[in-house]
Amino acid sequence: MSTAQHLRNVPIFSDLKDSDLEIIAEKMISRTYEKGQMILLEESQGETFFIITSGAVKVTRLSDDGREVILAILGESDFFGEMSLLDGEGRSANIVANENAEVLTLSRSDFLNCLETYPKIAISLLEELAIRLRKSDQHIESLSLSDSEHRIAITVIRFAQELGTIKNGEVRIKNLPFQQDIANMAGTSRETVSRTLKILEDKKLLLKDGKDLIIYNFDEFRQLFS
Amino acid sequence: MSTAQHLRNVPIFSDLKDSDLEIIAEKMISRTYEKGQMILLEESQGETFFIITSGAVKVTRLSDDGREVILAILGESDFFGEMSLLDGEGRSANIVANENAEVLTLSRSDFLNCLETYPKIAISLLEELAIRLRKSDQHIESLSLSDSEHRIAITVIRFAQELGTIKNGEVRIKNLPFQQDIANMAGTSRETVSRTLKILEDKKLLLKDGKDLIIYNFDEFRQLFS
DNA sequence: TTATTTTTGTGATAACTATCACAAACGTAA
DNA sequence: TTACGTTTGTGATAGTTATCACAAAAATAA
Repeated sequence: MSTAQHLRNVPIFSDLKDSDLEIIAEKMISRTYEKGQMILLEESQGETFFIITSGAVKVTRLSDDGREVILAILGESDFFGEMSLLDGEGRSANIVANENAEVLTLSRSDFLNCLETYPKIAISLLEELAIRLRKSDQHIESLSLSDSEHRIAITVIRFAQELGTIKNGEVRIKNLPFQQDIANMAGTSRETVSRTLKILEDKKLLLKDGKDLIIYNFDEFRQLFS
Repeated sequence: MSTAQHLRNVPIFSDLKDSDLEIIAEKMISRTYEKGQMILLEESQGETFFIITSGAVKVTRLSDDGREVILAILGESDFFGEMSLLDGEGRSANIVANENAEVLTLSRSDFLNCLETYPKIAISLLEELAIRLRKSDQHIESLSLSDSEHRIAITVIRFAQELGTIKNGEVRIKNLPFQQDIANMAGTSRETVSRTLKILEDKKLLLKDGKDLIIYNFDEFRQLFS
């Protein structure tokens, strides 16, 4: 796929004309990262905007004692790096390639120019940030008042929405992340994730199939936990 | 103070010329709410943008069984209501007047017009949303990996930053919110807040002075807990 | 294949904190 | 002032979940 074609799939660019997409595409540089490789470090200055064209990355924060909190897992045609470009603060999170990943990058000045030149991008970006803020709020709510079973179930729902494929009411999450990653998103321990997934399986709400996870009735499941 | 003068204090409008401010000001309607009054309900459609000119409001989510999670407490010249205007989803949170409050409102169409007419507003708004997202991320981190003492301390730091006044290194939070509200932000119980504040007082880190709370050495305090 | 590393499953235990219950302190209105 | 409602302080208890410690299973490398 050409760079411009990749851009067409990214929500914030989807309103643009082909000719404009190509102008932007020319300014972008493609990079690849191997699984586990650090893409961005928390302390560094934010000078680049990234769009994922393949693979997946995780957005994390690290505590002093090395524990990791996963804020999100992003996949194809998601983007990141815009926050520190916008508010001028340093990075607020680390980005690590969760699988081999390919990204397109745009420099700070080109990104800001885009916003000025195409107000539609700014408005689309506002929409996207509003959606992310909404998700954050839900995440905060879930961490604040749910027990670990609910938090884990809600994390599974997030994965289903981002990585899952639906087939008549049944969602399959291909390549479910490791229990440790689920724990770091749900704010619980790896062992509790293991135990809880088994409980949910016993309750016939889901099924582990190798590296995949199947939710029999997604609507019911969602209603049960959110 | 005139409506336009209020707007000048709001970050997202501060770049505009006086003449533009007045055009916007004319479209705004002033409203007042009494302490405890509900300003916005979670289920309702979002059709209005609000700016606080005096008083304070709390942004909350309610669980089925009635427990409240406080996402933020907003004060003078903060704004809210933009999220559902932007992404078209329904309200994601309730807004309740935490003290008697006075607000300016702008209708959905006037707000969106503003964004189109003054791209600078859109960019300022992007900055503001980026800042909020950053705070949410910190909130999530704190809920995920801190014990209740840390979560409560971090909540106190948030209040200090939003409501506090500094005098040579010492921060005074006038009118500290109720323990129940602190608990609902920190994701813990009211009793634990009571006990923990006493522990922090015993450690000579802070002092309760009537309805105020004083942090002796804010830098040290912050370093200790974040 | 076998060996090695990574990931998962599961019991036992300890630590933390929510909850309940009630008294004390405080604020406010009559 | 008194009286009443609200907010705070504090003990006792129970429930949840983190942590530790391994074993089993799975994935990956040699």
